[in-house]
Amino acid sequence: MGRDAGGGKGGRRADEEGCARQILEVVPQAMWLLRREMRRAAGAGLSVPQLRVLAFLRRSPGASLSAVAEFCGVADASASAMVDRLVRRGLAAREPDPSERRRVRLTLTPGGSSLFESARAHTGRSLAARLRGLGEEDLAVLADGLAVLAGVLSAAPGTGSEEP
Amino acid sequence: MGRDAGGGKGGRRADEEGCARQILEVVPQAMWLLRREMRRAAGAGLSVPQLRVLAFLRRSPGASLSAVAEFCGVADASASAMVDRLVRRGLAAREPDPSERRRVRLTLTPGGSSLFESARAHTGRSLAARLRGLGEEDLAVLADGLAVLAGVLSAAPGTGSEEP
DNA sequence: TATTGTTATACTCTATAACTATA
DNA sequence: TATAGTTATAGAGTATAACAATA
Repeated sequence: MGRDAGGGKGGRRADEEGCARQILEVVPQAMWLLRREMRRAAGAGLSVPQLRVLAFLRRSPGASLSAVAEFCGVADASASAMVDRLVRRGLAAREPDPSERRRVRLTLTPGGSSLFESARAHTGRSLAARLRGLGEEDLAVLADGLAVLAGVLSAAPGTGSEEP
Repeated sequence: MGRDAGGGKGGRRADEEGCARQILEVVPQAMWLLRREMRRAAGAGLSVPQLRVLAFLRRSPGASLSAVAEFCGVADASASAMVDRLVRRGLAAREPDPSERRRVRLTLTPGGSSLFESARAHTGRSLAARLRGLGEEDLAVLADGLAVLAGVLSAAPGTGSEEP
């Protein structure tokens, strides 16, 4: 019974325009919360993009720079700069790939790995604390909504206004 | 087929931890989409924070700098810099409040107003286009989920780990 | 003195363009 | 030549700290 199209919770039928407006309003706000929590996280001093890079490297050790760039959706040069900061901080390691010497193999250092774990745990905990006020019901609604959003994001990059 | 719309709504019971993880994963991705769309928006060349400031000033003409800072969740100095860029671009106007000369009254210029309109329209349209693939059902799920998220964001700033 | 804003400084994120070193 | 990364440069966002002007 959560919300169910046309009945509860939402009340009015949702339209694309309205959803778009909601996204435009809610997402930046959520982002700011994340950023703030991350900054506070156990003195980690990690930015959201940095956390994402670390997460990616943990999941894909030995990834190339362009893989990072693609995952992050940024230009190679931007990714290079981000990785460089992580390397300088001793959180990531960068070494040439022996079989393809143009490539670099990126990995987390032990320090990077543990910082990532604790930063994510902290952020997760403080988000979870905020969510604690929600009932079982609303929590499910939120989870389902986020799942739909995730689906939209990974779907065809430009079903809409694409000018090639 | 985002998630399973059939039957259990979410299937598994949602827990705070899981939702937190979802937020941490989905929100930055959504943010990057917004940013990209905004950058493309009709040559507007507006950033997401800039759009938010413009939106705020349209809704609250004559607002003070600290009001902008609070709305954006940034330090006064940061807001001052943002506003300054908008003023230099001729999108916003800044004049001292006659009755309280420490304060500034911020407003949109006609140019800022119309740029805001068109940028938001463009971004809204391209988001809506992406959403077009969703069924009535998923759209409602998304809308409700976003509404819950918005509630969480505006709720008690720190039900969790708050160190004043 | 307390409040409102600005300046100064420093970092991160990001883009584009030009360059290096492979292949 | 084409590909993988880096460097150079520029501008936005953000924070903190120091300052100015007004109350």
